[in-house]
Amino acid sequence: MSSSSREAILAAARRTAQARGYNGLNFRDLADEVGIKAASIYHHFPSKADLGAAVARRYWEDTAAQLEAMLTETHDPVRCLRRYPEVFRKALTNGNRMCMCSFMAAEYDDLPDAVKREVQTFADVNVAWLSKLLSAGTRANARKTEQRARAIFAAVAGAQLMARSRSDVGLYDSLIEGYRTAGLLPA
Amino acid sequence: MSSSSREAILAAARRTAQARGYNGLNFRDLADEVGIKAASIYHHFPSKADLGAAVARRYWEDTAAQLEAMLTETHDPVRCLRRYPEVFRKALTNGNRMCMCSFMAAEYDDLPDAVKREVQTFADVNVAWLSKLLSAGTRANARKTEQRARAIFAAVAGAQLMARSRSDVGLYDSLIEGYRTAGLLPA
DNA sequence: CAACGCCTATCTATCAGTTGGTAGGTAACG
DNA sequence: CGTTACCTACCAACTGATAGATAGGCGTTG
Repeated sequence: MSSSSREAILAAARRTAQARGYNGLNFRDLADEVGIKAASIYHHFPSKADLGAAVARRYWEDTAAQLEAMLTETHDPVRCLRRYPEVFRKALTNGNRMCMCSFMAAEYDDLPDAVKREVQTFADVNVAWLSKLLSAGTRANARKTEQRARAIFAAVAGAQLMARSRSDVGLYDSLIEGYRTAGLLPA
Repeated sequence: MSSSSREAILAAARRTAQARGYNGLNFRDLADEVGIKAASIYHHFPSKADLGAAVARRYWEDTAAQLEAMLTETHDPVRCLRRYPEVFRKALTNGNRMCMCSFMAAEYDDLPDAVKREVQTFADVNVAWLSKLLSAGTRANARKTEQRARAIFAAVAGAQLMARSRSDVGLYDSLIEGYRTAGLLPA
């Protein structure tokens, strides 16, 4: 089939990148997982940088869709905001993985420019969604709202990172609860 | 001199690990930076895993000393707590680097066990210090105090990670300000 | 004192494994 | 015939690691 291999490569690369980052991606293991030969990947992606950028782009597109779905499903902005940490929780319960773009933020120095751009877009997407929710109903200072949105995004990413280093989803839940108690997230 | 090479290796490895992680460490570049040959590193460290563990251990030891120094310098617990983000800020102003143990938390799956242990100890050291400050004066629930300490640590690490991905210390400052506004950190 | 053995610190040379990437061929399909 | 999708075979660069040599310093012993 025309694009099933391409999609399979993207899916496998995503899984790997969420566990071992951009540097952890390699063509041989990727090809094995998909069931083709390493050289065949070049038929779908001209270079590792292009593959990385495509994977990161698809990642934020999927996340954006997921967030929008959550919004249509849970109309109340506050309830929706409360559910936000669920998105990052999933990666942990899926083999102690983490947000691909958090990993790549760490790998920043080694990232091709095209990948860097997608990683930043992931953050933008999250912050924009959070800002929308935070400003819903109240007409608060736009700058302050975005600051809050960014703080929530960064804090949740940090919680995921710490929980991963202990392979402990319970720690993640406790950290999120701590954010609620402190007032960063709605209780 | 007996240990000057060993110390130079540790220092260079630390700088690299804060920018490119454990996987970003390699014996040739490290040796070049120190001014010796790659094979000579094996005289001081039996393997890369041992080197990594030694670097991470030294890292949390230094951080612990730095935090203790801050405590004797700034007696007031609240003022001291307010200054905590300075520690993570330094890495960003030092060539857009980041906390070595945050990077290694991302690399968790690829880390030798000995390195994993040191990474976790780094978090323990930070949380213990924060807990001490948070409980000073008030006799609050110990569990709640530690939960708050962990939340602060994770949030600050997340802020550093996000700021790094934009090479923007100003963003870090803004995120910390956001944490203060939200009530996670003392204003 | 001098010869000797030994330790420390470093070197050269090399290895096997892995990496991203390339050249060029093959087979199916419309 | 041309396009798509894949293959085999290969390469240069880089990786952690090892073997074995060298040179200087230090203490012991004849």
